[in-house]
Amino acid sequence: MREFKRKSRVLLVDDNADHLRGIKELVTLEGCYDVVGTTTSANVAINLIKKYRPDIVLMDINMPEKDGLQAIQEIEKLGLDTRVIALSGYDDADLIFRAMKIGAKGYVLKTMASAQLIYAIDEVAAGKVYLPSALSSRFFEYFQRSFKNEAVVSDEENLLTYLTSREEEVLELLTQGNNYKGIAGKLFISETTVKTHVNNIFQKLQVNDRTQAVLYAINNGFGNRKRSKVAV
Amino acid sequence: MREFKRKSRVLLVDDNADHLRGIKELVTLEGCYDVVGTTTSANVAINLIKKYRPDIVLMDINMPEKDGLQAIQEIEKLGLDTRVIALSGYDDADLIFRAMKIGAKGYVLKTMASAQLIYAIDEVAAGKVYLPSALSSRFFEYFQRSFKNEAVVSDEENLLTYLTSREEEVLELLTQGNNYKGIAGKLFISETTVKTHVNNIFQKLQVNDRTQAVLYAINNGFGNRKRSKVAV
DNA sequence: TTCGTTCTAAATCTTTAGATTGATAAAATA
DNA sequence: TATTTTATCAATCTAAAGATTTAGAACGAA
Repeated sequence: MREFKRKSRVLLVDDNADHLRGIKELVTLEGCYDVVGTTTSANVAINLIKKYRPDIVLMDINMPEKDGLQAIQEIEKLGLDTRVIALSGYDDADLIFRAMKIGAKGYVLKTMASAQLIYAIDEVAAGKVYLPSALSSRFFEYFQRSFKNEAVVSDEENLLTYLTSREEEVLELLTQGNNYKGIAGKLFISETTVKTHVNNIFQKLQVNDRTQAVLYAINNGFGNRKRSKVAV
Repeated sequence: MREFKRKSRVLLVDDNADHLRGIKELVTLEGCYDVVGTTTSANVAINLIKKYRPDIVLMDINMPEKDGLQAIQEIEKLGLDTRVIALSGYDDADLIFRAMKIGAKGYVLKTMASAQLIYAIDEVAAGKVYLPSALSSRFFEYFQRSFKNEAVVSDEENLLTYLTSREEEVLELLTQGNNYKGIAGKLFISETTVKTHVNNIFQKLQVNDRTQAVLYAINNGFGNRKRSKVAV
């Protein structure tokens, strides 16, 4: 499949010049890539990217001077079609998670076989996001751990379950920043009725004012359950 | 490697009885699994899990009566060592994301080759989290998209950047549900000073009351930036 | 020194929020 | 049928929130 496509244009970034040469040799030998540049500096890399618009950037993220993750973030902000693969010496779950979060399209360890790197480039060049199976597993462990606290909260202890549907409507509007008058207008009921509902909500959620009610709602999976938390 | 380990005990759940038989045959023929039970009902499945404590559960998540995702969530809440693999007919990114979020250790399409399913069981039984490469790619696209809005928000448009450090302290206490008196006590300043700060915060955030201020803070990356949003 | 910012504070005032009590009617449930 | 829950509304009252103005002290920058 690969031989039918135009050559992917690749930029290599690694603060270790020796390693940089090694990668260049490896990628060049493969034959189906144009290495448009190599650099040991993240800052230079960003300028090169603006100039040459490579398809793929292999970015070492364990660099002393400038953080590779930060560089990736800046590249993503440019809004180009350039896709970045993070190169790292560590399979640390937190590093992997952060890299993928900020938009890296792949994450490959330096210790992995060169065939693995080439495969990653191919996959990412084809528009996919690629994580080797071993790293993918680490990522998901981290990912699931970050949701576990939330799951505990959403137990039967959730006071929101005691609210009537009307009270939920009122709380929904409260969490949008409405005052009594606003809620009354939107629900076509009187302001005093709204006050009654709000007071009942306070009782059920065991809070003293609307701010606390809104905070409780947000922290306990209110808001169409469309919003969740991930520790980052 | 597989032949050195004890047989993994597997429970199969699928509302389609025919498909259930097919999977059972497939898994049984493999020889290194004990199928401890099969059922077409998610509710029955949960009871079976409590009784037999299987190592692996293959759970169809596209069932009419009870939602498979909900079943997985309930299983996770049991806190057992049972690891659930989601079986689905759809490679919908949202479905994959939700399944992994609630704790599924794998996600396999029914249309995939049987070898793929066996491989997934092996990986998950070995303690890993496994997503086939194609689904992993979809997951990450969804995952990264969910973080993109956040990145846009955290630009220079964030009104929070205009707050002084003292105002940030006050806002922080506001987002914890404190009233004027509480904030005054905690910052060792008078209540009127707090009011001044709060009023200045309102001006800068362009809101009218504390609830709106708190909502703005939460939705724009306040709170040590330890909390992020993922659309689920 | 002068200027701007920030933090502090008070006084005054209006508006909103919240507590409490009591009441009616429909709807669900026992 | 009797009872409970829910939704609606009113009146009253206190407490809290918020708007506005004014101003002193500290600090750093021009």
